[in-house]
Amino acid sequence: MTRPSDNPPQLVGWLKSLGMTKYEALVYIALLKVTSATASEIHELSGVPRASVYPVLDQLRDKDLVSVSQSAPKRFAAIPPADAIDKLTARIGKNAQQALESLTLIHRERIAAEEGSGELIWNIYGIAGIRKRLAELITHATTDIRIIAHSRVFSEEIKDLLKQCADQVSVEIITPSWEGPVPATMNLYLKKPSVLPKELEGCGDMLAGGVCIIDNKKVMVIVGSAEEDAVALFSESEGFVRFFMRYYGLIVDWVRKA
Amino acid sequence: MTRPSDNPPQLVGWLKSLGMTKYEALVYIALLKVTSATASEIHELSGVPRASVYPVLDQLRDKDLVSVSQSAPKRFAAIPPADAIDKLTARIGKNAQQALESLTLIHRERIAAEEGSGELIWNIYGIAGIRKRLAELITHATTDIRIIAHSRVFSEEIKDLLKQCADQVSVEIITPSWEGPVPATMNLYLKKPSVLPKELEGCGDMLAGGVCIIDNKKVMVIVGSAEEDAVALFSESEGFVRFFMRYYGLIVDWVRKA
DNA sequence: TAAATGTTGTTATAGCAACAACAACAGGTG
DNA sequence: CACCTGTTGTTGTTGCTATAACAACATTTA
Repeated sequence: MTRPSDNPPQLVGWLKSLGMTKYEALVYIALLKVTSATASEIHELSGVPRASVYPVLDQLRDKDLVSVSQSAPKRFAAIPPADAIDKLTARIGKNAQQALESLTLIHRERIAAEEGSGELIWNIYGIAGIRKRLAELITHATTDIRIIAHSRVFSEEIKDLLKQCADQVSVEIITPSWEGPVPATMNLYLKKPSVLPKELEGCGDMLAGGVCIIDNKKVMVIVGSAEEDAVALFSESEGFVRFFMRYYGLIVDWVRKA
Repeated sequence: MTRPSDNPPQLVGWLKSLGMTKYEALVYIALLKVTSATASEIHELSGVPRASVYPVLDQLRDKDLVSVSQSAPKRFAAIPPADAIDKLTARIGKNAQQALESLTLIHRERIAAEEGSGELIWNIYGIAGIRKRLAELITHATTDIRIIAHSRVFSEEIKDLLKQCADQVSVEIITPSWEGPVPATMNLYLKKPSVLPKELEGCGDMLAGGVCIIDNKKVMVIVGSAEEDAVALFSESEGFVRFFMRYYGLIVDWVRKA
């Protein structure tokens, strides 16, 4: 009739992350394939050991995911998937909300007792994390954004964000190449790193990664160039920011002259 | 400084249902209490064994819930709770959506191959489950709702639902007592079960539970009267429905005469 | 009727994987 | 050396997974 193995292999995993056990998932899936079934039928349909079917059905009934008939032998039926997922996510969502309340309470308590922002330098691993953080930075920028970076850094999402905020904040970008439209309000300089002059030697390698300065307050430096092991540093530390603003100044001066 | 035990005892449980382990939760909570911390500080702050702190921090970093400083020794900081909960729920929500798609696919395949609705009688255990199912039934009613039931069954939620749909569908209710306002469009009969006439003897006990008929198609019978072990039967089976519509008719005839 | 057979639902228990907790050790620093 | 960091490996515990065995009951067969 219905082959038990023609469902996505990850499906059980998905359901597990929603709070079900492997057996609960298998039994529920099996019950969806029929109008109703006895424990033994469920055992055959799901592959779950017959003896394990009973406690699992109890658990599913506790979660209101199956209903039980009055007949003997008992017959079981699954509630529609939409309802089931709703019930599961509702429970998790409730937990999430309560957790959020408690956590923000703890967090606020600390934030209140805090004077200046940290003097630390943070790591961001991987190009994905870098892009994500960069997106956050761009979103929260208030006065100006200045970026020197390899084109690889500019994902579609980041280009979109830059376009959106180019009206409100000053945007200046130096990169080897740029695909797609460029807003008029955005200052874009295209420069190959290979044509850097002698006096800036050593800085060239860095163009493979990049520097991003936000509001003259926050700096993100991309130091790993290869796609696989890209690493970025981020800091709001005064000295750190001052150094890279100086570095940025060097580059941008030369770019403007050329 | 901050006592580690002044957070809700269920908080760890909530976070666990969001896919974190106990240690991950403890470490994250601890990190919220400070700007940043070394592994040893986290160990003291969270109570997690020092050696376990390192792998746990790795996991948290994989989930983008903490950032790592470049300094030696490394320092760790938590991302804001709102962001963290967002990330966790987003991942689960994605799984939920994918699971839903797969499950509905399986379900539809079965529904399509199915002729009539089931001829089975289903159990609902406990007053809470009964009320929930009753609420669903009322919500999906299209033409009429008829209920004989003890007042205990009518929770505030159910009264609200009845009020809301009293305009679109015919609503008729027989119950010993009713608190709160009664919509004009709703037919409400107040009858004590004790004054039932001789010819309906034996039906009296049932008033302690109740009968609910929806659209002349679905019937729910509440057979256990006590709060603790209330049990309801539900069926769309033709014979079952016919029997209880007849039973309902007996009662309602007598009620109208009185 | 009595014995044999099969099914349902329950209980006990062994196996297993992930997590939790601890001990030990190399490297670095004052 | 004494101390701290970061890593590794071992052990204990827990909860899910899996199998076996059993009592209760109905059905079949001699």
